[in-house]
Amino acid sequence: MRIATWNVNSINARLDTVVAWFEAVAPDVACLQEIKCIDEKFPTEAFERLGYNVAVHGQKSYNGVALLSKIPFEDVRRGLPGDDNDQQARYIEAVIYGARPVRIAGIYLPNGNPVGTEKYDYKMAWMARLEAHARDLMTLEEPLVIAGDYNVIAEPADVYDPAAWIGDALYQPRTRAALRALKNLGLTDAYTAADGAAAGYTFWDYQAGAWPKNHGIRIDHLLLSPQAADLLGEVTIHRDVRAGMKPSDHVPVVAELKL
DNA sequence: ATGGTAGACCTTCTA
Repeated sequence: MRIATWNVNSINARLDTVVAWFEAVAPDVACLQEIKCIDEKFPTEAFERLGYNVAVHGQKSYNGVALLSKIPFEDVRRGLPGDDNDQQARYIEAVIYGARPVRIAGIYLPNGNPVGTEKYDYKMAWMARLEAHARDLMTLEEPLVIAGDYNVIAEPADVYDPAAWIGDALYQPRTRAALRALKNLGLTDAYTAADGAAAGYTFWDYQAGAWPKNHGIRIDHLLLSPQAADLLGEVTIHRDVRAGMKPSDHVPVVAELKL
């Protein structure tokens, strides 16, 4: 089973590009972030034609996540638990019922810039809620994948110039510590755990020639429970997508679970 | 040089 995560930066602005990629790569499951539309505006039929079941947690203009799967799923959860007043659509979860059930969560973790504002406070609170929810899910002792745009640079190797990002919400010591706390529940970064994985980025800003200069960062992650990590196969960053027509600023990451 | 681009959308916010 191949599981993809991709921040598409507007599903409707990107539909031709995204559909072409799905036709070529045909992942079994995909988590999409920043769809930037309400549920009713999501192009569900375009993916159903390709054989996907579709669940959407949308929002007008900003954020929004979707879960696509060729294998039927149940128990869909929309929204991250822990704050009934949170209006931002950044979390979707379901259980994929294939050869063996796999729980997949798709996340769009808040950016948090600028540091020192309520936006950074929201990011830290969201990460604390994610850790609390992940702690609950880990007690199930089942294959679990938390995939998405984490908006966190975990290590210096994940950024072209660490010094340039030290004050950024994606690379703050507190931000990195919160990601470490999440991983310390027993979650494994699929990319760094996979055999033969080389250093790679998943995001290049549209501005300042970041792509031609390869000024990238790795912020799109798939974290695996021990039961999922035991099944891990190849992990591929689809870097070439960034060079295509009307690209998202993020590229897809695909991880294989040998079910 | 505090720039640059992209997307949604009421003209500014978010990233």
